[in-house]
Order: sequence, then structure tokens, then C-alpha cells
Amino acid sequence: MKLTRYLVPTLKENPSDAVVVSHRLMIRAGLIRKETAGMYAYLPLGLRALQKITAIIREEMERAGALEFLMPELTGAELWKESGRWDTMGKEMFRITDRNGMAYALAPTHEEAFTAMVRSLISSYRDLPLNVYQINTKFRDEIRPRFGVMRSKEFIMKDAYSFDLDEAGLETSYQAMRQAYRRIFQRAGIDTIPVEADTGAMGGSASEEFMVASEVGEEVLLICPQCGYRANQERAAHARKASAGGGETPAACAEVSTPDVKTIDDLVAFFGCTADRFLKSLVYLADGKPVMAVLTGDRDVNEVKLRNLLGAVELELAPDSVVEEVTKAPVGFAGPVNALAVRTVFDIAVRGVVNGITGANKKDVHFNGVNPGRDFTIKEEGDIVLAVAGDACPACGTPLGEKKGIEVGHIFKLGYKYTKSMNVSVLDEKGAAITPIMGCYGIGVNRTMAAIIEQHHDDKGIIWPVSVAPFAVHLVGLGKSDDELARVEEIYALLCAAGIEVLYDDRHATPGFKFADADLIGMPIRVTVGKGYFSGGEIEVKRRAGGDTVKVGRDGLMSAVRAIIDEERARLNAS
RNA sequence: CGGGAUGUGGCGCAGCCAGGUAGCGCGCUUCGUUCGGGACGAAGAAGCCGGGAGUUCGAAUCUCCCCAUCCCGACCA
Repeated sequence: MKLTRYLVPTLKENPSDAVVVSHRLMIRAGLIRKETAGMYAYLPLGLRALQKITAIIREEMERAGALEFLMPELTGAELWKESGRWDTMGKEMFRITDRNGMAYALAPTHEEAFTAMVRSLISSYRDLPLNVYQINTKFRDEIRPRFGVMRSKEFIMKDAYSFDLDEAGLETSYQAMRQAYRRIFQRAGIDTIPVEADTGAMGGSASEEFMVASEVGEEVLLICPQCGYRANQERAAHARKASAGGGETPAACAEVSTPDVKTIDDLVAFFGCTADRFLKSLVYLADGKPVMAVLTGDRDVNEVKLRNLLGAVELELAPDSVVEEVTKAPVGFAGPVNALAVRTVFDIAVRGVVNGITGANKKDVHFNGVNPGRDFTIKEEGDIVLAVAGDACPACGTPLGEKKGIEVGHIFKLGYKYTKSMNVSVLDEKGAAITPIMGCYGIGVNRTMAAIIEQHHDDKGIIWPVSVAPFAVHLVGLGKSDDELARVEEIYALLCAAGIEVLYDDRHATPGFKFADADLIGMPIRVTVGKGYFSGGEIEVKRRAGGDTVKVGRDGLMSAVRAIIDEERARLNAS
């Protein structure tokens, strides 16, 4: 491809609205342009990179035995009502109505669509296992799109769904996809950290996310340096230490006047004891209904865990007015003693507290000497606290470390959630109906591209791994006379004839200008044909990553280029 | 939805406080000289100053309303 016939609108300056490197470089290198908030257009060069990524995904999906489909983006409301998600997907789902009043969703995901499709296509155990996928656009009405292509309202996802006869089959499918994901990310040149994840609104059991460690990541990962335990903070557990007051003799429960002492910090100062002795009681609205969560004062609530425990769809901290109504007291004096008329859940650490302190549901009053079981009853309990760095690893007890990550892939075992709610069944050998079990596997394609750039760049620009580079070779022609231009043209023809993807900078510009652009857009190999060639027959072959340079004659060019490509590919395919 | 910031040629910005002919850098066009690390000179093209209303003889500038974008938070497969 000749640059004079192509369109690569590079920018010298950083766009004012881009904050993260990948976003800045994608715009500066002419890969994408913003259409409007949360919506990006891919320019020819960016699209090429995107297509390289999807090509890898297709190859690995095929290797894993998945079959490619293309599903509609407009999905009928009926479909969503069948699974029950028309009501539970919430505001994230774009909904539209046609001229006849028919309701649709712009697909935010395709579990329903694929489940219904597969239901109509299979009828026998012989049809299973089955793994179907597509690479298609997803629409989500994100509250706050940000970081360019990293979180946008419209994005490309590879989503796959497996259908198996039983759990053993699902395990096989799941492991096959897990393997495929590892290969995909490795081939794309990114290091991912698989972590345990929450299964969230999708339901199901086992779940892993593929994270790319990055300062701009939106997810917090907790990682054990000792045993390798890794989990999304939303999901992470931690080994509990002994509860406060252990070994003490339970004292009598007594009211203490605590004027204006409301926060845990105030209480610590007032009572002169550690934060874990307090039973912090928070009022939430779970699907609009008030509930109380009780945990020790040294901890924060993990709202994902709490929501899962409650079985709620929407969970938010209740406004002060609700707290006052529920506790009959100002905010800051809530507590589980004298049980309130709302559902109350306890963190598992509460049970062990001896002689705790908690709000009395009365203005300016706390209870001292509170003991679970005697002064209040624990009916519902679970792990509802947020694990943080420094907590003990649930597996081995070593203090957990923390990293930020970008989620590029997510796999999980869905179980029977959709096959049951949507009545999918096949006949087994004996003619009895059985319900298949599902798995679900997603990769954010655009986000993967951004993650690649986050991991592969320097202060001059992008450094594409060969596997996803829009072009393998960036040919810089520095000829001036007609004769020289013809000689560069000949090299270009040579590379093209050898089947190498080459971007030829045939513009009339100074060498420095061309080199700067070459560095910015970051093709893996730069071939320079300039004075060295016109006078001495030497062509410069430079690797973008690392910058090592070799000089070769015209006859040695192809093998030099091939050697680099082979070596880089081998590195990406290793291990 | 709360908090903060910003909207001025394609891009990056100044001008606004103290109202009076809309400016700079990059990019773009033409010509010439250069040309292996973002060259130089000359001559050009290009802007309802985010939108609306108001104050004023006069508004990019002051006032009010609205819109958009970005960041933080809440939220989120």
C-alpha cells in the first residue's frame, strides 16, 4: 500500500480529550476518530489492526471447535421476557420501539438470542456438544463511557456459548475455551492474568476473567504472591482474623450516651478501642426495599457480594431519609439490637464479636457490651466485606497484593439458567428429555486492541506485535531523482511480490518527518531505502521493538525481513 | 445523577478579568531552496468565537438559560 494512496491522518500533538496512552496513540496514529461520546469510527489502518485480532480469534475458535454465526442486533422483547431479563437488565440496555409498537433491545449480549436459536436447531443428544460464537457489535448504555475505546457504548465482542449434556461436558468445553483464550491473548502479544471473577447478573458458577495489568485498568485485582490465588476484588475472599473481644466474658448490654458520635472514626476516639469492635450497620435499598447490612467497623461492604447474597438486581445505599425512617433515628445510630422491621444480613465476622458496640436506633445513643445471639439473632449471614490488599490470602494466608487491570476476556459456566428458563431440551439415548448445560465466553475486541497498545508502546508511538500489526513492513523511500524513485519502487514491488504486507511511504517529505510517522504508527519492521542504497547498494532493516538494525543488499532483503517476522512470530507462539 | 473543568479555522491553544477591525503554533494550497530524524523563505485559503436570550451605540469578552465534551465519584458481564 502506498501512503500517498492511503489515509493515515497522524497528529503531532496529543488530542485534548484523551487521557490514557492507548487512546492518545490510537488517535495520533490515525487508527480511530471519535464520532461522539463513547462512539468511535475505525479508520483504514485501525480497522486493519482490528481485523488482525479477529482473525486470530477466528482461528482459535475454529481450533476449539466453535462454529461462527452472525446474530441480529435488534432482539425482540419477547426473547428477553422469556429469560426474565427484560425487567432485570436495567437501564444499561438500549430499548427501542418500531412503528407498530413492537419493543426491541439493541443487543447488549446474546445469551437469549443464541439460546433460542440453538433451541430451534438441536433435538438430539447427538447434536451436543455444541459451541457457537459470533464477532459482532454490542450496545450498552454506559453511564460514563471513557478512555476512548476502552469503555464505549458500542463495541465489538466475540461471544461464544457452549451447550453440553452434563457438567463433565461443560467442564471440557470450558477448559477448551480457557485454552483458546490463553492462545488468543498470547498470539496477540498481551500478557493476561486470569482471575476468579464474580458471576454477576449472568448467573452461574465458575468464572474467570482475563485481565491485562494496567494503571488505567478499571478493575482491582487481589493477587497472592505466595500461592498464586488471584481474584477480582468484587469476588475476592480473605482469611478472617479473630474477632474483637475474643476470650472476654460477655458483659451486660448497656446504653451509652454518645452525643454527635456518628462515624466509626468518632466511635474509635470516643470509646478508645479498635474499629473491629463496632458493628457497623448500613441501610441499603435492594430493588427498592430497605435492607440492613451489619459488619465490623474496620471493613467496607462489597456490594457485589451483598447483592448476590440478597439475590437483588439493583442495590444502592439508602438515602438519609430512608435510614431515618427505618431506624427511627438520625443517620449514624443504626444497629441490629432491637431488631428492626427490615431484612438484615450479617457478615460472617459479626458472629464472633464479644462485647461489641453498636448503634441503638436512637439519637445520640449506642449500646456497649453487645453480644450476638444474646442481644440479637443472626438469621442470614455471609461474606459481604470487600477484601483489600494486605488481607490474608484465603488459600494460604499470605498478605494479598493489589493490581489494577483491564478486563479483556471473561469465561464462565452459566449452568442451566437459560436452558431452563427458555426450555431447551434434547432427547437422550433412551428418548428422555434432558436439559443442556451452558457456558459463555466473551472477548472485548476493541478493548483488546487498546490493551495491546497499552502494553506495546514507547514515547515515540505504537510498537505493534507482528501478529496484529496492520502491515508487517513500513518501507521508507528517500529517493529524490526519478531514477532513485524508480529504484525504491522496485524494492516495493519486490516486497509485495513476496506476499509481505508493506506500507510504502512514497510521500514527498523529509526523512525526519517520515521516520517520526513510522515510529508513531509502529509497524514491526522499517525498511529504509535511501542514499546508502543509491550509492552503495545497502538497505537498512530496522526492528521497531528494540531498534536493532541490519544493513543488507537487495538480494538479502527478503531473508532479513522474513527472519525478523519468523522470530517475532515464534516468540508470540512460544510456551 | 452529584462535584470539577473546558467549548475560539482540521488539530493544539492565546485573547475574556478592565467590551471597540479575531490572533499564534501545527496542518493545508502554490512557488523556490532544502531533504537520513518532525527543514526554510515567500505568497495564500480557511473561523454564524458551542447555541439561545439579554445588557450595550457596540459582545468571543458582561448577565441568564440551554447544549456538548472531558476528568473525579456513584454506577457497570
